[in-house]
Amino acid sequence: MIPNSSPRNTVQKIKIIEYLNSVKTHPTAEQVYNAVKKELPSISLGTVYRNLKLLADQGKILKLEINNESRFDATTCNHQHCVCSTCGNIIDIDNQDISDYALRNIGNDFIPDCVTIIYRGHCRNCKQL
Amino acid sequence: MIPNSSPRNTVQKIKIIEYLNSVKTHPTAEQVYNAVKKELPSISLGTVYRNLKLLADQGKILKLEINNESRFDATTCNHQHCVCSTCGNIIDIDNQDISDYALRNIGNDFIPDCVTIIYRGHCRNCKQL
DNA sequence: TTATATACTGGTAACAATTCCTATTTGATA
DNA sequence: TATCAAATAGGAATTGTTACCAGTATATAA
Repeated sequence: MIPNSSPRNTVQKIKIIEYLNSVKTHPTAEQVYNAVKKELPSISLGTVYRNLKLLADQGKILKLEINNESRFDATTCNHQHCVCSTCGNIIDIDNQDISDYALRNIGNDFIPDCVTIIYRGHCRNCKQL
Repeated sequence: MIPNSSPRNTVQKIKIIEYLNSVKTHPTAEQVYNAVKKELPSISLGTVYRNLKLLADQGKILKLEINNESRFDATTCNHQHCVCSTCGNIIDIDNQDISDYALRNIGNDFIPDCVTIIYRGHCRNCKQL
C-alpha cells in the first residue's frame, strides 16, 4: 500500500488563496488572518503562517520582505514592487523586461532562480516638491 | 541661544561604521554588536540597532532584508546581492547597468530613490546537477 | 459508502529580532 | 569650564514568526 503523501486542499488553505487572489494589496500574515477569520472564525494564526509558507515554498504565492515583515502576493510572475516612503503603500510594476535584464546580465558567479526587485521612493500621490 | 541639535560623533557610532567598512560580509545587527563589543565592551545592543537605523536612514549604509532579518552593508552605491539557497552566503554583484536599467524603465507611476535587487539561486560552490 | 493513514488543525508556548523606557553619561557649544 | 540636549547602557516589553502536540478531517482504497 502506497502511503498517502499528497497535499490536501483544506478549507483553510482554499480560503487563504481565495483571499490573496481577491486583493491587489500585499497583505501581511496578520492581515490575511483577520480577513479569512471573517469567513472561518476558528482559523488560527499558526495555520495562516503554515499555509503561507507552504504556498510560497511551492511557488504558488510570492513572499516579500518589507520593513522587517513578510507580505504576500498571489501574483507570482516576476513583477516588481515599489514601497512609498511616505504612505507605506506597495505598488506593483509589471515590467518583465526589468527582471529579464537583471537575470540575463548577472554574469557567471551566480546561477539565479529568481530575482526580487524593490524600489523605494514616492508614489504619485505622495510625490513631494 | 541655539539649541545643540547636530548629530554627535559618538565613539559607538564611529566604531560601528569602522567595522562595517572593514568587512566584505553583510553582518546582522547581532554580528555588528559582537564585533564592536570587542573594542567597546560596554556597548549595548540597543545602541547598535539605533545607530544602524540612523545610518541607514541617512543613506550612509545599506540595509538589506533577507530571510526575515536585517543585514547591513557599508557599500551604498546601487549594487546587487545574491543569496545562495544552499549555503546561505550573500555575494555582491557590482553591475551598475542592472540598477540603471531598472531605474530608467520603471515608468511614471513611481518616483524611485533607489532600487534593491536580490537574486536567489546557487553560488558557484553550491551549483548542483 | 465506510475504514484508515496521515496531513493538517487550533491553541499555546517558545523564540528571536527589534523597539522602548529611564536614569545616567557624553559631546559640542558658549 | 559649565551647560544641556543628544546619546547611552541595561533591561524589559513588544512584535513577527515558528514549533509543538493532541485532536480532527481529508483523500484514497476497499
